[in-house]
Amino acid sequence: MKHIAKELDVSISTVSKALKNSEEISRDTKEKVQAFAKLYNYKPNNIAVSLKNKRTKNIGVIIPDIVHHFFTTVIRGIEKFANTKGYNVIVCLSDESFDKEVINMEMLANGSIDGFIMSLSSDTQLKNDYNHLKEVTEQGIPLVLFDRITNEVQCDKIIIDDQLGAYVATKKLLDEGRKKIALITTRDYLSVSKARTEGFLKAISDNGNSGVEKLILKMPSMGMDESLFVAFLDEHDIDAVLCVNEIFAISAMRYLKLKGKKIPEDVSCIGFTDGLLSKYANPSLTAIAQHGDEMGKMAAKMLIEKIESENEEETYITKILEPTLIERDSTVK
Amino acid sequence: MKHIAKELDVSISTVSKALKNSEEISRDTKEKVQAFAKLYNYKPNNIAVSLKNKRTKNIGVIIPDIVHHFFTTVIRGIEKFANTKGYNVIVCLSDESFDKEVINMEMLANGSIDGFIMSLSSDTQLKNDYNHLKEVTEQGIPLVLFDRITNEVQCDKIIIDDQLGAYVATKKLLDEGRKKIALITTRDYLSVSKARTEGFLKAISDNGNSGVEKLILKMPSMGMDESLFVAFLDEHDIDAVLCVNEIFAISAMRYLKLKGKKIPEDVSCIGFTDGLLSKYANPSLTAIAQHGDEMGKMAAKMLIEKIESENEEETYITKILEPTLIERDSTVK
DNA sequence: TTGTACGCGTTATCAC
DNA sequence: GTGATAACGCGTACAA
Repeated sequence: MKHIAKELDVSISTVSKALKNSEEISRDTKEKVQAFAKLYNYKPNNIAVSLKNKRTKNIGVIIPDIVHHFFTTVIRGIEKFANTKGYNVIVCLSDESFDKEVINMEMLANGSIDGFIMSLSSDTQLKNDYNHLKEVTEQGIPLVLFDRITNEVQCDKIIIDDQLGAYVATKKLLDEGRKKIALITTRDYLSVSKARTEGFLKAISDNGNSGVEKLILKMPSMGMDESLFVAFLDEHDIDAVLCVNEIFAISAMRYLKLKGKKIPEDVSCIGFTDGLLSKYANPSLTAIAQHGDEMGKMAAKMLIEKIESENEEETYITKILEPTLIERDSTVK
Repeated sequence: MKHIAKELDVSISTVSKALKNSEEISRDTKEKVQAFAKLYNYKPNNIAVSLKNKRTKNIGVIIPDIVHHFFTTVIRGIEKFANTKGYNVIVCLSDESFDKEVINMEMLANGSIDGFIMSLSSDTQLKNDYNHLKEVTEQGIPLVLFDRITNEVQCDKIIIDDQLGAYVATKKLLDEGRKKIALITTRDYLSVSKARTEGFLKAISDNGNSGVEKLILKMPSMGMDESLFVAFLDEHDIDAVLCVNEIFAISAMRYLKLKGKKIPEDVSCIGFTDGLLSKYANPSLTAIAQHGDEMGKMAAKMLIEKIESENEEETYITKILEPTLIERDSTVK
């Protein structure tokens, strides 16, 4: 701008106004300025604009892990919606670590972004320490939590109804007449695992006293521990299994097949997170879809509305999306 | 800073210096200022600092698709390395579209980032139009291209040796004594598909005139077109197949099994991109690992070195990583 | 040892 | 219709 002002022998502010098509500038000057701007391929400096308006048009997204189909679809949803509103997405990974989550938040909170969308790391949920989130909200930075959330922090939230998802899946297994149903989950500190376990238990108890046996295996983490798995499946002669993620489900199916079980004839399988693995498994896996795209889009929508709303009303909502059962070949039609 | 200067009745610059532990400030003042800074939880505003230093400490990453294991591992590699150097990662998705790629680049090029890491969209490679990249490099913004690259632009690049990968995989199939080997790929406008096809052909021709039949199916896109697939596999009675991605490989295995073929006894299968699908497929898929993590890390390293190097030497390098054949159960040991 | 003044690139306000 | 000035938050050369 400085350059083109000198070139045309006008003031910088005239240039600024001309570029914004201000009414107060003569058509003649405007045309000249705009021509030069095109010539020099002028683009306003985002940083300077941000400093002025105190708006960065950036959204900070912090997730535990990006090599994970669900989070990936959420990011895509966020990105898609944010872009239509002129926002960029800054992605940081906590890598399931509390410390990294804190560092990343502080890094971004110092003016780099207008708001946060995040899903808690397992480490954070285990520690149960949310001071970094509270600080951010107290600074007035809008925050939307998705999927792995906490009640300790006052902010907008969006989840799928994990309990309902597990309920629907378990009900499907019960309706098939299954009698020895296993749930393979993680320890309860993960909010989603807890809700899914509740849904599982509720479905069975709602089913009345029909002699259904319920077996629960709680894995220490989202990763696979083959030996625990094998021991559990060897000990119990199940006829159905619900897993809280795809990897567990695929692994269970593989080991069951190895033991000579037929799927879905002998054992019926359902997994959470309807990702690529479910679709391309053999047999393809009946799954609870978590609608990551939709969740990301909604989260971005909620956040941007908060960012752009003038009033400081402190009303927070928690949006609950309905999961969907996608029936494939690992259950009986 | 303004606030705490007023509070302590000193000037803003005194505060600034005290916070940076400048020698010229008395210990007394420094302690007072630093105490207040901690109290108010002061953090310098990134935007203002960026404007001053002309350094944002942000890296812009533009990829065609985030719901894709390979890109996801690359991002993880970039993020990991960038964070250790104090950089944030801004992720934008081109969604395989030329227009989105251009829009995103322009958006970020106006001061939001210090450099780009990107992989070309298929649309861009098809159009063969790289003016947006050239403009950016001419502006002096460092650029690192990975995986899907072009020779039209002068910049640092990093790829795996796709030709070698295909060569090694094909050789493995030849060593098993396979005689009717198929390659399932996409059309040649994707730089990687082209290189892989070359490697495939080279391996077979290097093998001498041993009566090996080579069949090539070129799919119109990365997505699945079931009918083309089925027609091809019905027409040719192959005994080995190399696919340029996991989805093709999994789908091929599924259909071959449906036709009563045994894998790997009757047909041997290898796929590119060693992702989750390969690991958890049934049988597990022998794959060419592309080392996305390593590629991301190297790309970030190259970019940050360019960003932080004072001299404007115009030397660009192309780094070529070696792919690795991961043997699993879809080939004969 | 501390404070003043200026600049980073932009825009809004107000004076001319 | 145009231009000067201040301000966003920070760093720093220079003056006091």
